[in-house]
Amino acid sequence: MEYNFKEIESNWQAYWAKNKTFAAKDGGEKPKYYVLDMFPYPSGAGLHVGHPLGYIASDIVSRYKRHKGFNVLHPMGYDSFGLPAEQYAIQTGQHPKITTEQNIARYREQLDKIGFSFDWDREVRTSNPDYYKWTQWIFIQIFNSWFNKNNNKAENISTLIAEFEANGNAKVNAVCEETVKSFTAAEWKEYTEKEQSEILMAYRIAYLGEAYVNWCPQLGTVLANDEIKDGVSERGGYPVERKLMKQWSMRITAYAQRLLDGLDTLDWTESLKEAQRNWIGKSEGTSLKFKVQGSENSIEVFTTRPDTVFGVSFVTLAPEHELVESLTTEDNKAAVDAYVTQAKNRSERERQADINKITGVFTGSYVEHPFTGKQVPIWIGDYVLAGYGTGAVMAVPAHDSRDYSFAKHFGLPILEVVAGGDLEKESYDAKEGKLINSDFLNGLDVKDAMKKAIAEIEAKGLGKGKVNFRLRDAVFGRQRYWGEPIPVYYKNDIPYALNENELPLVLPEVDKYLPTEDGEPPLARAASSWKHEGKYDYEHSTMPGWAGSSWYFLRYMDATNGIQFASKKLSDYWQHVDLYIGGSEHATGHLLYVRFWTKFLKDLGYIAIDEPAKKLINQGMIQGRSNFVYRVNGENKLVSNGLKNNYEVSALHVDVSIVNNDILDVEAFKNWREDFKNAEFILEEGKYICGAEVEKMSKSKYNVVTPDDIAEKFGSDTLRLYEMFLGPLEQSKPWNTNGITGVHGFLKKLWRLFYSPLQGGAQGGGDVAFTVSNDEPTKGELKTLHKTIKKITEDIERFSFNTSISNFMICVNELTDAKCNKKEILEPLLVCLSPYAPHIAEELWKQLGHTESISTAAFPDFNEAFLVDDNVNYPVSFNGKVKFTLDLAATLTAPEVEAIVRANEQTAKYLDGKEPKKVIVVHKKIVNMVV
RNA sequence: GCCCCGGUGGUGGAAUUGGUAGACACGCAGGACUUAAAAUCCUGUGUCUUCGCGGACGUACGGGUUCAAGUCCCGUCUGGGGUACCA
Repeated sequence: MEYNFKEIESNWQAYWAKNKTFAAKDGGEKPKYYVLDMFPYPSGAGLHVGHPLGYIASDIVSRYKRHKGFNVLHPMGYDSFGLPAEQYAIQTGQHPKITTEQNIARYREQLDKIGFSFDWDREVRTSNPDYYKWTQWIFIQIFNSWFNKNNNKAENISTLIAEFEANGNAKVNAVCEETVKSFTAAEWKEYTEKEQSEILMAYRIAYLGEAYVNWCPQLGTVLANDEIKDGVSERGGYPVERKLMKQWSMRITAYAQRLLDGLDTLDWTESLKEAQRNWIGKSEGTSLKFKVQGSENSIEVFTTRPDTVFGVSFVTLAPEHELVESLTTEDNKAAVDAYVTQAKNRSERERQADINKITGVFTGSYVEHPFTGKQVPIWIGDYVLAGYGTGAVMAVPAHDSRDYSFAKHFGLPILEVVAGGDLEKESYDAKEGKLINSDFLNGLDVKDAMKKAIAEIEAKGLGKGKVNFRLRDAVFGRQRYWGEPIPVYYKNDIPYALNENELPLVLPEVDKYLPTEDGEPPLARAASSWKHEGKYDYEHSTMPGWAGSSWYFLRYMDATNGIQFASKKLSDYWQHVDLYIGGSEHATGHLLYVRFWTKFLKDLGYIAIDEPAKKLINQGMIQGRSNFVYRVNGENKLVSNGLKNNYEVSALHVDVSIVNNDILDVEAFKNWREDFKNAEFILEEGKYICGAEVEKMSKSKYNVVTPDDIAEKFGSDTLRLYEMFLGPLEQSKPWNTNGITGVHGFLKKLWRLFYSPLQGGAQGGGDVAFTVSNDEPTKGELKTLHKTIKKITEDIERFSFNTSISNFMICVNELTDAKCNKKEILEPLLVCLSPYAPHIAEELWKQLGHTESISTAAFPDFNEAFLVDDNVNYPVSFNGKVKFTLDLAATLTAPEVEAIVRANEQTAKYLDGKEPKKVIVVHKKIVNMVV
């Protein structure tokens, strides 16, 4: 019987589905193990070969852990709210729900074909009301919470209100807006409901606040920082501008320190943890007030270098700084106004592009130096960001490169206060050296000077030691249709959260998926009946893409619970994710938000864990190989790659499916692009050769390769093995199918161990019966098996899947050479292989006479005894260069080995009569002679 | 600029703690079987040198530590990713 993968694979996939082979049990004797993949956004292009890479790896671990006796939770779902379906809806009018459902159906079909061991009874879809009901519920909990700095935890807002009623806010130590005024209990009680609501809003962790946001006019929505790349939107690549808007936001900054500290407890890659640390961006320093001359005002700055305070030669404000207007003198008004207007109109992108362009303007005003009393000019410069620190800096050009450029450009003084640099050439930013020209700091090291400066600043009441984070609060509202409605309504202009029993607030139908004429989000188009209690407007913004994905790992634990997001009993049982696999592009987005929500839910006692995933692996990206044709500019002429330098050309992506080995199928191309039907093709050697480049796989680059063709041609087991065999999981690599025959051949070879009458010496192929013998295995066969068991176990434990496949190949090669068809060897081998190639393993397992799925079998234990060699092959080297090897008994001691080597005749040859200076014998490893 | 991760045959990659560099696979060359093809099997395959035995060189480059370095240290070049006037 031939290896008929098609039949085998579809049979077993049907068997698993029917028998719910991989359903996780919510409890029991076995230890739990939770393996999670980052769930996909179901895009219209379907799964490409990059998607399964991580899923295959996690599936191998899941299946392996089941063999090892774990109760494995391995679920899958869809992050099904998002922009593409909505953009498609805008273009075609098709409801995003329909698009999404179609895409999910396609994904599911593709996933099923690969034979994953998901527990599909736990599937989640973030766009389903029975799921987003709980996303909304969590939002309400966050809305109803404040962050108490005393215990560093979120608490229900009721404890804050109780404190206000008892003592006002004097003793409250909370993360809140800096603008909050102080009030007494009596005053609190006098406030109107609206005033109270506004005060509470300044404390809520989910709050409606006015802030500069990233506005993307083309998408008609605001975006979070992590949704912007290089100053343009990540989706679509549209320009983004800064805009002051009232927006729902999340006070993730309250958790900055805990998010930072938690990283130390996680088994994530260092680069990922670094990315999060940088994103959180903790910097320690001090605030410091500079009194404005001739005014009651003072400018507060934040600095990490209080030691350089005597080197201040000017103060720079961000163009948006609130004091700009009042500080500007009559003489400078025109220049300042012009500068501020210009700075405001400059988009983020321009600001970044002109990063080296130094611009600024003098206000005409001065501050007094807090220690010397000298007058220091106040400048405005857009290198100072309004959103960071206080929006003002004390400029120390001698020891800060940005201040240095600014000072050089405008001819401002550069005062050296730390010895060691060459200020003619550049600023001296290093935190090393002795202080000079600095009064009471003179002679101190930078480190000591910092301490003393802070002490002095605090003593004089000028400021205090302070920690700043780069992390900004996360904007939570999106002016889009296809997202979770924010469960809030407005009554007399006051926002109220819905009651829990009113959830879900279902996404209403709209006539169009565009903003209204007056710029309101699409939800404003909902029927006039879509109002709370029939009269109050609901919030028209929806939640961002990251809302649903910030807690989905919890829903899998209790996916069908109708009364809670997940019962405490089950979240206590499943705890955190033991292995999380996904792309590194989520380093500063999803992975930060999911940690944030996890910590929040823990604070309120809904779950017991502080971190969602202990171990995380980033699978590398599988890149596509794009092909290009070259069009001669201004002509309907396409020139082959080798001749393109003779023309002025522009490159156009061409669908890789009509290109073979970089040779274009010209007829297919003409059909593919109607506009080139009559184009002239300039060929080389009768062929049109395309250019090629490795790029990210994407629909727009026409370089997407789906797993379907591979599965069709070679089977899913081959696809699974091949994706793993390509290289280390974490490494990015371009897709190619060059080696696929190798792994396919391996499976066929394995098959032949069971189906070939090896002893008979018949030709391969043909109709061969299943022949497995019950003979005693030889020592060599046992060694092969146990060596493989050992290596595979080690490989899986360290997620080195490519090497385990090599090890399987070695094993099957050795068994083939030994003509081994013994059950005692092949049976355990199948169990080892089944996580990797489950279909063929199940089939052969059944042929061996088993009636239950191989997934119920225990992983074989390896026996060290079979691995022990009688002999050790000692390489003998001279000055580190191996010259020959000696097979010696393993029982020999190091001195005995040395004696034998010294006496060896080959040794004599290499020593050439000389006495070795030194002989090193590493027991059971190597012998080295120094001559 | 700063941070992180890499650089090994024609190709993908292996070498887990410093101990025989190139496992496994692809590709290529030659051969067997076949009318032929597919499939399968066998042999060879880092570079240079030699008829051959063998010898020399070899893990981006230059140094160093060590009996021994792909692996550790210093410097340089280079590719990829992240991030950026963050005071």
